[in-house]
Amino acid sequence: MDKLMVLPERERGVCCPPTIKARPEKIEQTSEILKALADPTRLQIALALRDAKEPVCICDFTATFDLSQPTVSHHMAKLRDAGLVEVTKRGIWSFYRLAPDLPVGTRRILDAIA
Amino acid sequence: MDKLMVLPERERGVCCPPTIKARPEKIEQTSEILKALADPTRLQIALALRDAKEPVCICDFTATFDLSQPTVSHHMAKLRDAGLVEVTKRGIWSFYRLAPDLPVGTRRILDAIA
DNA sequence: CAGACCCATTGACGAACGTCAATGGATTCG
DNA sequence: CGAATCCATTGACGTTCGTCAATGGGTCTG
Repeated sequence: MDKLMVLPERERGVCCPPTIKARPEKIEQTSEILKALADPTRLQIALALRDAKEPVCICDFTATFDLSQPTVSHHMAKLRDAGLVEVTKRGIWSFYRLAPDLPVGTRRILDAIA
Repeated sequence: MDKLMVLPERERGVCCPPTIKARPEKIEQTSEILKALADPTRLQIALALRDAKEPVCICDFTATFDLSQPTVSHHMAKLRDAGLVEVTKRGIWSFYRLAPDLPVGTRRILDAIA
């Protein structure tokens, strides 16, 4: 069964603009986060980092996905620019992890993803 | 202060592909949801519908955003194609609401957004 | 130093995106 | 019927995206 649906009565030529609650700046920022996650490769990377106990090496992701190394690097840069991810270099390797100071809202979105 | 970060010890030429837990099909599907929400206009529409008690008329959104009517219609089609939104027509108007049978995962993502 | 390894950046290309103007269908009102 | 309203679709245009090949810098090993 479906929930009872009540269609509002309307008058021709009269519209009722809904009140937008969120600040435009907040909307823009949230949309940036979603955009960063809205790619299958980046989504898998983000989820892998979310569930990882240690920072993960780029070379591991390069080995995982059927993508060239520059492409993986490119995706990492996107996640970095969105503030989702941080990098620490040691020797040859670059280790990535979720940004430890992730905003609460961002963290909630990440945790909501299966 | 920052959480103690332990970088793994690594051996040159040996990579450790992380195990990807989610099924590829699930990843693709989630990424489609995120893609549908990853636009400021569509994000505002989705949030407005999430918080609305009644289905909302397209003309109300057209009045709200500084966008042409076809553009709003186009965004609605994207939300429809993603399965996020349903439409009911009465007379002149098209009323949109969140899909009542929204998958749990999708619902969780929506609820996670401020 | 020379070579191997890891990674970021650049440039290029096709695909997808966001937007609008124009059009047309559907419905209602006079 | 004729005009007005609401909406979806189409076509077009510039922008952004995802990808790769090529390049270069940095670091370790022999």
